[in-house]
Parts: sequence; C-alpha cells; structure tokens
Amino acid sequence: MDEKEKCIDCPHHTECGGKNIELVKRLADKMITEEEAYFVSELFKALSDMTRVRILFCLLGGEMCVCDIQELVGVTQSAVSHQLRTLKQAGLVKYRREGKSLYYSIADDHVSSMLATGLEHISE
Amino acid sequence: MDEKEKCIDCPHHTECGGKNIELVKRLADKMITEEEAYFVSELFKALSDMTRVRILFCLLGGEMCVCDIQELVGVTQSAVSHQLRTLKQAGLVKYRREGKSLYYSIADDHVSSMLATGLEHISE
DNA sequence: TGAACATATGAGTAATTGTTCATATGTTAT
DNA sequence: ATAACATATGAACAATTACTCATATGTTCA
Repeated sequence: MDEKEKCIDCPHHTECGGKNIELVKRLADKMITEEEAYFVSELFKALSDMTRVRILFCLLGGEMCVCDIQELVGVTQSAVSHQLRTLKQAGLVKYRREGKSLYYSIADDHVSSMLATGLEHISE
Repeated sequence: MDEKEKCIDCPHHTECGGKNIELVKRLADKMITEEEAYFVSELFKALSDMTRVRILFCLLGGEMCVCDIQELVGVTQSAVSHQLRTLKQAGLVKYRREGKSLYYSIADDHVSSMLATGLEHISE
C-alpha cells in the first residue's frame, strides 16, 4: 500500500505518520489570519523593550508627565519621547495636555493585564 | 522664593511644577527592578514576531509536531525550528519526543492568556 | 551497520531597532 | 514679540534579529 497516499496535503507526512493530519486540516481554516498575526506581533513588539516596560510600570502608578518618567526610568528626554511614541502607536498609552506638559497614562485594562501576566510568567 | 528649591530630586521640575513629585518619590521605591524589566521584555520579545505568533496560535489547538507546524505556518523546517527554540527559551512552549518526532505544546496558561488579551486589544 | 526520516544548529546576511545628537514645535509668561 | 520651558522629531550609527543554506544530531527500521 502506498504510504504516501494519505499525505497529499502535507509532503512531510511521509513517515512521521501524519497522525495530526485531521488536526491540521481542522486548524487550517480557523488559523489566525496573516493580518491578525501581524498586528498581534506588533503589539507585543511594543512590549519587547526594557525601557518601554519600565515606562509602562511607572504609568501603572498613575498618569505622569514626560519629565517624571524620565526621572524614574533614568534615560534621556529624547529616548523617553521616542519610546512613548512607540507605545502610543501600539495603543498602549494615551496622553492629555496640561499647559506645557503632556500627561501620559495607560490606555486600557488590556495593558495592565498583559504586564501582570508577563510578570507572573517570569517569576516561576 | 527659590522655585528650584523644591526640585532637589528632579532637575527637570523647575517649572512644570513637579506636581507629581510625591508620586515619583512613592513609585521610585516600588519600581520594577532592572532585572524584572529585562526578563519581562525578553518574554514579550518572544511574542513579537509574526511567525512565532502564528506558531503559538497553531499550538493553541493542541500539541503538534514540527512538520505539522511547518505545514500550517508555511515556512521552512529550519525557520520553524529556530523560532521554536526562541519560544522554548522564553518558557512559552514545551515538547515531548515520540519516536522521530517532537511534539510541541503551549507551556502554560499564561501564554494563552497573553495571546487572548493581545488579540482582544488589536480588535478594538 | 546503514539508510531514511525528523529535527536542531551554526554561520552568514539583509533588515530592523534603540539610542544619541541636533533641532523643531508648541505653550506660557513677561 | 521674545525668552524659557516641555516635548517631539529626523538623521545617523551600533546592535540585534529572522531568515536561508549547509550540515549535524538523534531515532527507527531493515
């Protein structure tokens, strides 16, 4: 009997048995789209830098202007500003103006949730 | 009166008022450590690539061998293997051997939680 | 033991990223 | 209007990263 017959859809399932062929077929339809995967990865990319993580943890304590963040995180104004831009674009922070200062804050509960889960994960 | 007197701890709070000086002082102690921030950012870095995100979403459907993932995600064996290594190092996946195949699966609930929250976040 | 298969790994390369430096924008008070 | 302050932005550079290619490791079966 032709072992390879059952492997039409997967050239690799010649001998590993292709036990999961059904699972693969079933998932192929519900797979996350390329677009969704892209946006999700971009979101996590915004969380993938130490400086940005520290900024977000600052903001968990409440809204804060740029120079406060600069003080707490200990990097230059320019660096903070660039990173805030990244966080803003990812929808992780928002801001309001008050006089000369811009007050940044966490955009929504997803952010704190992801940070908390991340922190849990590393402490195990 | 010397306006700058109240700004000993923060050279930037000369005129933005330093309204948050108390907040800053309070937070400075409870701030996430450099080490924690590093590990958290490394964790999210593992989630910051489209291919890895797609791999993880595959695995949410159940454990799967490398060639199944390769099939679903549509990249080379080598690329999948390299990315699985990254995911493994971040503690996001685990595997077991069965014969010649390695079956990978999601390491723990944190992973699905973060992916779900991430997906929620982008669809708003 | 040797061949076939499943997967991992190292080197090399093109692309991406975080920071710094210099400068621009927007706001307030004089 | 001008100066001082708070923040944003663009260019440039060093460091990191994801992929490809070639090859190595580990497993099964004859």
